[in-house]
Amino acid sequence: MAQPRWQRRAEDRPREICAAALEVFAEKGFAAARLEEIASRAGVSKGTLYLYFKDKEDLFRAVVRDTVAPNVATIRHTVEAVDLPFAQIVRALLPRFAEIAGTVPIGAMAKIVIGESRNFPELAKTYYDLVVSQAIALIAGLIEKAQAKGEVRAGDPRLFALTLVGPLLMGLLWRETLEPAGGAPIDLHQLARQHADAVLAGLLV
Amino acid sequence: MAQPRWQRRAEDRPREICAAALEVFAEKGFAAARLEEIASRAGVSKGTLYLYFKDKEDLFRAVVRDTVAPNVATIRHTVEAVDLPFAQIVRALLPRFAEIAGTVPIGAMAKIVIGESRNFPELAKTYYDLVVSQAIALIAGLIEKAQAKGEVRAGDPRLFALTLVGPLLMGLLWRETLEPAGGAPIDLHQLARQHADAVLAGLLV
Amino acid sequence: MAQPRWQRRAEDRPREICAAALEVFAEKGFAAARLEEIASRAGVSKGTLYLYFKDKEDLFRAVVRDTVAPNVATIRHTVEAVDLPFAQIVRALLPRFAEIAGTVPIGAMAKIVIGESRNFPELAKTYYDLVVSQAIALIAGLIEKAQAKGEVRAGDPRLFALTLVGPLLMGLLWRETLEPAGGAPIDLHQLARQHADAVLAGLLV
Amino acid sequence: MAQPRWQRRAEDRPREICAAALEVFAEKGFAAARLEEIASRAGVSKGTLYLYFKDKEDLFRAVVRDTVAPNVATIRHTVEAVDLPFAQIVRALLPRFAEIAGTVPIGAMAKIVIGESRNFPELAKTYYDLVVSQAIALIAGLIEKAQAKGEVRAGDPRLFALTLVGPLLMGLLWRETLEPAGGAPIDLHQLARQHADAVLAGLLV
DNA sequence: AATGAATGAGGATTCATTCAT
DNA sequence: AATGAATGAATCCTCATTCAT
Repeated sequence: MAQPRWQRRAEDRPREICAAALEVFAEKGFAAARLEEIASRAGVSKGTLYLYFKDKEDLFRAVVRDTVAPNVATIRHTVEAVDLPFAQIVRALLPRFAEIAGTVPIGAMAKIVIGESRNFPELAKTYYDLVVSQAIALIAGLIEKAQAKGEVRAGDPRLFALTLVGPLLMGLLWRETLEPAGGAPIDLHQLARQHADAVLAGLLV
Repeated sequence: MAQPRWQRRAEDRPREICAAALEVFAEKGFAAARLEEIASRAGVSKGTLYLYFKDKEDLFRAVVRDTVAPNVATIRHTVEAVDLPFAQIVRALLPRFAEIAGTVPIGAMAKIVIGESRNFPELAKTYYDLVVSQAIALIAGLIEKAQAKGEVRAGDPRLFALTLVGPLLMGLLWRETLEPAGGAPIDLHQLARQHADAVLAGLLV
Repeated sequence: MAQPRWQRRAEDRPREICAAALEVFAEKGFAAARLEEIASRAGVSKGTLYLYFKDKEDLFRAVVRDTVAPNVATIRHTVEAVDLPFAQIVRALLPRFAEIAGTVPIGAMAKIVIGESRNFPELAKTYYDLVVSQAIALIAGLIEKAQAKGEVRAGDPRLFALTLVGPLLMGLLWRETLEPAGGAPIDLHQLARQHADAVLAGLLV
Repeated sequence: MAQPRWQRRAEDRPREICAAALEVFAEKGFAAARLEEIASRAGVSKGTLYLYFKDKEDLFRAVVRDTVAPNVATIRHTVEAVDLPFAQIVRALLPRFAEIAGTVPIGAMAKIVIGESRNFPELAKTYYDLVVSQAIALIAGLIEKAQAKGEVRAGDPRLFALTLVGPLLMGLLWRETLEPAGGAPIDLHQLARQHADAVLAGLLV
């Protein structure tokens, strides 16, 4: 009659735990996140976490791998599938990024990695390898190709990549960090459009 | 006679402790920074910290106020002193920022604020009020003036401010976060120059 | 058809589990022995242990009863079967003990009982009742009989029992405890022979 | 007016903590000893232990070093100071050992080392180096000298050392382990005397 | 009969904070 | 004013035990 006290759901547990962990890590950072809270949000006990993850750091790694890394692949496919003029790609890419950032806690993860990189260098390394280096390579490659075609001005493609996406990333961090602290909200989509226009054609009239 | 075991140095103590705290906070983040280490770097004992600061958070606030905030004023004075065409200001401003970031741990502080904003909302608020809002207002004001003079294209000045400084800030965070994790080093000065040129005249040829 | 995933082996299970438990207890002691390891060495799952034993202590008790106690009976039969001069019995008994100790983990068990006696007084009691008191009674009885026949000098038979077997037991504990810690190996058989000769005839020339 | 909540007594703390630790280790063994109990018996808080000892194992090492090792030196001095016939030395040495064992928890320490040697090999090594190897060398040396003088029969001196002290050590372990479990008490002094007589002159009439 | 996922109490360790000196 | 010994709450992790399957 009564509900069983718990159920066996080995299939779903890791996913659920990762989801809960992402939430808590995003809210608290790595060091301040308490495993007890992760467990309770995942609807399991503390001990259960250790059935699926060696320790806290291992859990964090899993979150990075399963939550953020896949989105880079998504964008990469979007980009590589088409062969359009550079300007068109950029005008599609930046809003697409704003959109993804709306659904996936990419900003929260970035915040964590930034905040904890010194204390847990391996985390930053994992994140760099799985996410950042991929993303930068993707964008720099795009720019290089456009330079070869004579579309884009000369210059270091990696630095141009920052010119392209830096403002959006800062907007993301703004949203995560400063809005809760009283900063005026930022419309990421508007930022994406306005920045794309400006950076392609120049700020000057 | 023998030296007294310690001396009254109530005047200098806070500054020295703040300097040590900045170092440690910058290296470890807020939560992982140990007061014992701060005390030892400041050449005092743990107990002494509590003579000058109510608690860890209070110490952090003091660091933000005394170390980072003044640099915004520095830039503001630099900018407001001159009345040059927008392009020239930008070409001077961005490298100047890169320069300041080389000597003052502005990146490290940003990292901390980003990393700990949720756990210590007051810190983010302090930082926003004393640093970010000032900086953004400065740059947005600059842009607005230039728009009024017809130098800069139409658009939300606050978003353009991100277009201008976002890449530099990201470069800063890159240096702080990803270089130690194996990311290729970034030359902030080169980034400042290249970005200034590109964003003023446009990426497209 | 396919093999069933597991088979009814209620007959053999307890023995197999005890054997595995003896191994692990002998290696780790009682507190540090993990039921998971016992289960895995016995080729069953953790839960299965609880089908046969109430808890860890109960399992330990079973190990003592089934593994060590029988060996006392073995020796008793050996001894009671014969009616030889005391010296001959001793010269046969001590090497026999050394031999048994080579095949049965009597030293390991002693180590455990010694190490855990305070935490699990019942274990020590069980061990005392089933093993030690029997063994001591056997030897003391032997001595008493020999004293009655005028073969052995006057004195408390129980203390003489220690004189007889104490060195061998210490040799056993040495082998279990100090050899792994770098102590020079001890040849139990040689010890048995040399001790028998010396203790019967006296150390002095 | 009111008692201060605690006092600064850095000089005495380590000694007091070691004494408390010895008690608890002797009662519970290493693994089962709770630091909280050690702290409370020493009249300090858990945290204080860590001011003086790196961790639990370090505390144990200190106990061995400070409590047991010095007693070997004591006996050694007693023995080396005299040049008496072997029989006289033995008749003095064994009761002396029984006496020391009455005041110093040498038996309890032996029990711990025996019980935890596998899980903490370093402890057994420390104990072997500081205590056992010293003691054995002392006794074996004594025997060797007596053999050279023609007082003692031929044979491996190290094994004879066990013949000499093994029964006493077993008596000690008996007292620690089996008496609390219901074993009949053993009079160590009587054992020392009776064993000395028997082993020197032989059990046989 | 057997499994192994899930539990949760228990213990070692850390460190911000207090306070006797 | 300064110290640093002492505190104890907080948290990660382990593992004997339970119980849904």
